Amino acid sequence: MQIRNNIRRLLQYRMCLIRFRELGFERVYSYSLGREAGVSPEQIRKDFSRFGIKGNKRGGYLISELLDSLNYIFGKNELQDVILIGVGNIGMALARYNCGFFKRRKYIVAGFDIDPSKIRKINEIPVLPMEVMPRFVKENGITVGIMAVPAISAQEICNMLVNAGIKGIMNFAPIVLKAPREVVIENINLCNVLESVIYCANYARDDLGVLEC
Amino acid sequence: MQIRNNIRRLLQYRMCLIRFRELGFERVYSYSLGREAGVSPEQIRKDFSRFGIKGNKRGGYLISELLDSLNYIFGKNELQDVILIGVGNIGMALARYNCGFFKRRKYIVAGFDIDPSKIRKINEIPVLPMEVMPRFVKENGITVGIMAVPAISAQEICNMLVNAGIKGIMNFAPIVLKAPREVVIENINLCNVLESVIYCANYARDDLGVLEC
DNA sequence: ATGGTTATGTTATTATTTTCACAAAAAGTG
DNA sequence: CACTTTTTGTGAAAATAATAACATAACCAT
Ligand SMILES: NC(=O)c1ccc[n+]([C@@H]2O[C@H](COP(=O)([O-])OP(=O)(O)OC[C@H]3O[C@@H](n4cnc5c(N)ncnc54)[C@H](O)[C@@H]3O)[C@@H](O)[C@H]2O)c1
Ligand SMILES: NC(=O)c1ccc[n+]([C@@H]2O[C@H](COP(=O)([O-])OP(=O)(O)OC[C@H]3O[C@@H](n4cnc5c(N)ncnc54)[C@H](O)[C@@H]3O)[C@@H](O)[C@H]2O)c1
Repeated sequence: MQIRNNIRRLLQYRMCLIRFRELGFERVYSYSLGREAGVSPEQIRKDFSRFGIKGNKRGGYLISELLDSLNYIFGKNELQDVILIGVGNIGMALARYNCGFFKRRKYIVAGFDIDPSKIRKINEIPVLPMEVMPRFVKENGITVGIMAVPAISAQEICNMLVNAGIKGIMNFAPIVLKAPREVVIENINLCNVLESVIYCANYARDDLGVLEC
Repeated sequence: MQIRNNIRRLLQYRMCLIRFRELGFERVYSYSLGREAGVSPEQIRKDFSRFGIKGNKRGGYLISELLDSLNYIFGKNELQDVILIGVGNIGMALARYNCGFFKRRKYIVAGFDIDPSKIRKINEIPVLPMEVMPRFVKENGITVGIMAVPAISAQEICNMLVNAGIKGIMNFAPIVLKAPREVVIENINLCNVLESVIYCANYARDDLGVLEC
């Protein structure tokens, strides 16, 4: 679990670097990247060091080299196929964003839903009935799925995905999914995130000993 | 920043407790709640202890009492109004989910967009032109906003929000927003989350010294 | 060249978070 | 009522993570 923050930060750095490159910069320094990414310069150097990424003493980092290194780490050269289960509000938003994912070399290749009215193409993505999901996963060697289904069905679908051979799940249902240790699960609970922001913004009362977030 | 995980976990616990209550349970124990929330029992007791929440030695925790305590902490009795800026793919998904937020006593009272075609009611929520946003915020004492706008406009809108008096922002644009320290910002970068899941699932190669996530 | 300057890379230090361990309270039992 | 069992609450210990410190390499100006 420890390495997860590290990776999240590296991805953040990459995002910033892409923006820097678009703005025409060639080099960054740990402090300039840090300012952009909201991270201390030392932290950045530490993160790079951990993944064996080297810069030039005195010269900072060459953005293009840095991006190459990061892309190598994140296997950015191959296109990464993922599937989407549940094409409702959130699922639809993600499907419609597919060209955004594609720019990052991620691609939703298929959606799945139990609602027959959803079985149609959405933004070029075929939405298929749930029954064919396991076969689709196996035949196409899919390893990662995005779940945007109601909480009540979430664990069941998680089990289906795991049985089909999925290795990573990004889950929007407000429930902590249980799966074998080797399956990576990221639970994104938007209500909780919103609520924690509201709490920190409004209710961080002194009498709870909470001074800042 | 330290307290943030704490709060996130408390919200997770509350979610689990609500489910337990719906299933007809009266009591939980740190280990049963822990199993459900994917957290160690000690961690749960520590979290409760930090917020002065007490259970019954030998008797665990009464779910109703626990929920009362948590609701008190999170100011759950009042309805919390938030606004939404950018009613595109993600913004629309959130707006359509408003009754889900309402169950948690959160409510999107208005949306704002620059696109004139978006200026209409969506799921009962009035979508208004950007120009009226600052006044709306001030007149209605709004403290928290959700941003679902393109990255290019995000910082500018963040500044507008902060100037209007917003104290907390939940941001979906893939950029690290900069704001005064006292403003709470939560950047939700869905691409990065997906990418980190993919990385951990597929690419945690031994030669990087990464064995598990 | 050479000396000064600057930004990295890494080690040491400090802070934070999690886990462990166990005393103490409550509840049940004979 | 003593004795056992169970589960909390918390201080101590261990593990992690973040920050600081600084030696070192590269560059620049003279
Ligand atoms: N939309 C939001 O803004 C939002 C916010 C917070 C949390 N969530 C959570 O995200 C999840 C999805 O939310 P949503 O608003 O998109 O819901 P939704 O009801 O709009 O969509 C759910 C989709 O899943 C499909 N589905 C239901 N059961 C299924 C099954 N067994 N197999 C396959 N497909 C199935 C439905 O047909 C529907 O298309 C929910 O768990 C919700 O609680 C959503
Ligand atoms: N949709 C996704 O699944 C997804 C995934 C990852 C990241 N994101 C990020 O979330 C953000 C929103 O994504 P989306 O897919 O909903 O985008 P979108 O283009 O569908 O919606 C953006 C909305 O913001 C409005 N807008 C643009 N500029 C504005 C301004 N200056 N003031 C007010 N409103 C303005 C647009 O009119 C539009 O309605 C983007 O930054 C995107 O990168 C989205």
